[in-house]
Amino acid sequence: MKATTPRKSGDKQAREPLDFERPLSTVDVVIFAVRGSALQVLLVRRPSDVSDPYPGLWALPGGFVDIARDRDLEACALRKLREKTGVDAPYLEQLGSWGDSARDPRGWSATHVYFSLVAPDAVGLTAGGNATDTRWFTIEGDLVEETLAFDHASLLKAAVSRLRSKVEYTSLPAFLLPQEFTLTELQRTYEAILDRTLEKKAFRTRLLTADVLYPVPRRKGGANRPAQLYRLRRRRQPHLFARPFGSAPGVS
Amino acid sequence: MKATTPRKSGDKQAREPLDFERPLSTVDVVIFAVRGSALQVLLVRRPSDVSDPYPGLWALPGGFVDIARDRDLEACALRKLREKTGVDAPYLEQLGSWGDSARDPRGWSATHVYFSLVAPDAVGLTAGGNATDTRWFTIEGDLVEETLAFDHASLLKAAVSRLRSKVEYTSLPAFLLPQEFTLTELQRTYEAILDRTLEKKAFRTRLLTADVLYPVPRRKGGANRPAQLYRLRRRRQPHLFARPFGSAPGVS
DNA sequence: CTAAGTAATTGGCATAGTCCCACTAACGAG
DNA sequence: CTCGTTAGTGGGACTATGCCAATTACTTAG
Repeated sequence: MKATTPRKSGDKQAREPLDFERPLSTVDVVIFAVRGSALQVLLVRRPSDVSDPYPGLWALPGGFVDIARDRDLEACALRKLREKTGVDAPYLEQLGSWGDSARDPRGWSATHVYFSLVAPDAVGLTAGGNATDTRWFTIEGDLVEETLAFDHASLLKAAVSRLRSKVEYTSLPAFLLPQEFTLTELQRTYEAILDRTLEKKAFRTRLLTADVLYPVPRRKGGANRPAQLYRLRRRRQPHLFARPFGSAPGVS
Repeated sequence: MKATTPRKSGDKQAREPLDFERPLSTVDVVIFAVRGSALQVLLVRRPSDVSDPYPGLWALPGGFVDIARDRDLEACALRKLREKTGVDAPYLEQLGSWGDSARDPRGWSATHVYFSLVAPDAVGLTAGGNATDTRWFTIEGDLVEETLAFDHASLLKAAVSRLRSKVEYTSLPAFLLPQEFTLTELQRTYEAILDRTLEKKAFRTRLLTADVLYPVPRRKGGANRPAQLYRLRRRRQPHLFARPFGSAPGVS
């Protein structure tokens, strides 16, 4: 069953490094989107083959590092992201790594976890995965309704926590929207992630004085006053605000 | 030379997971201390044996994950920390992981990087490493004067950057001091890490209203007015301030 | 054509933490 | 006692925010 050759020596001093039995190395990706004012995460169903661990359960998209194909860990994460969503250049950030002897029944394993933000209109759930084994789940609290495979519930929890804390002082939510959006749409996105309301005036002045957006000539019409459309100035990395939302001097 | 059995199949659909050749898995630890108003990092010299990569160069303390001894990644990091410094319960936090095909000449490798803050009085450079192959180096900018092995210069750079950014809005520097310290000593520690001065008044009111410290009866005497000594209230995890230092409304 | 309805956007004021700077307090040395 | 030094406090100016209300720009019902 073992793919590695277990010939670790017990000699502590003159141990040859390559004698160590190697842990399994995987990459998992937590893919977030906001759809209909709800924060959602993309999950895939594990094969029902009983020879696989956690057959039929939902899990984060991921898999083994393929040292022949993946130049580095991030490339591996991007590959898995593209395989599932077809998205090419999303926001992608490393969350951390988790490794221990018990998380995978196949042996000591370490997973490198990334999290990604995608705009809902950019995602086409791809060919390979038919609709029944790849699905969006709404985040409730910091979990989803389903029981997840492996330790993915805690990975998800960590990802939600990191997302929420970064949203407090960055422009991250803009990566969850299409290229052009209104300030109100952006605010609703913040609110969907943070699960609380923000002050309209403070939100607007903050975003507009930070010089992260620029207005486009068109406006978004509807049954009422049309809203100014904006675009992100640099759509690669988020802007860091000097202080988090809702931490005014006037607030104890 | 290979410890793993390279029998990866080229078949993309029915690939057996355990057929993947496994990357090397290591853990590295960036150990920080402030000594004499300078931020320093602990490095070890690699063996001069030419069969090892980067012989004789300085590197971050670290090594292969030992799946027989290490319950999880953090335990592995703690083990390496204890082996080098004798410190038992320091501040330890994961920084992230780096993995690619080129960073280690022995093959595709991934390292899990932790960073740790230790109080200088708690450290005794231990037995195993004699003074010539374990040493503190002063951080200059975000590097040290020496050329480091592997990609450790960029790992160090990332660690310094993370430390600096967290110091802006947490009580982390308190973990670099002995149990009892004065507010001025704490402020000097902040300043040593950030490499800039902070406002005395703002610093004091911030720390004291945050309820992270408590005064101890003794005071620290000297040739001038004695200073109040304080201790950390919870010495396990740092306090998060509502906003970073130096981001007053009165500052554009 | 007008009034009502709705969402976008702006105005105005009190608040409270920071910055800046100066002042007072406590101690040893000479 | 005076001087030098460090600890610690006082007070005013500044400004992003919270809060609330007013104004603007539309569509649609009547």
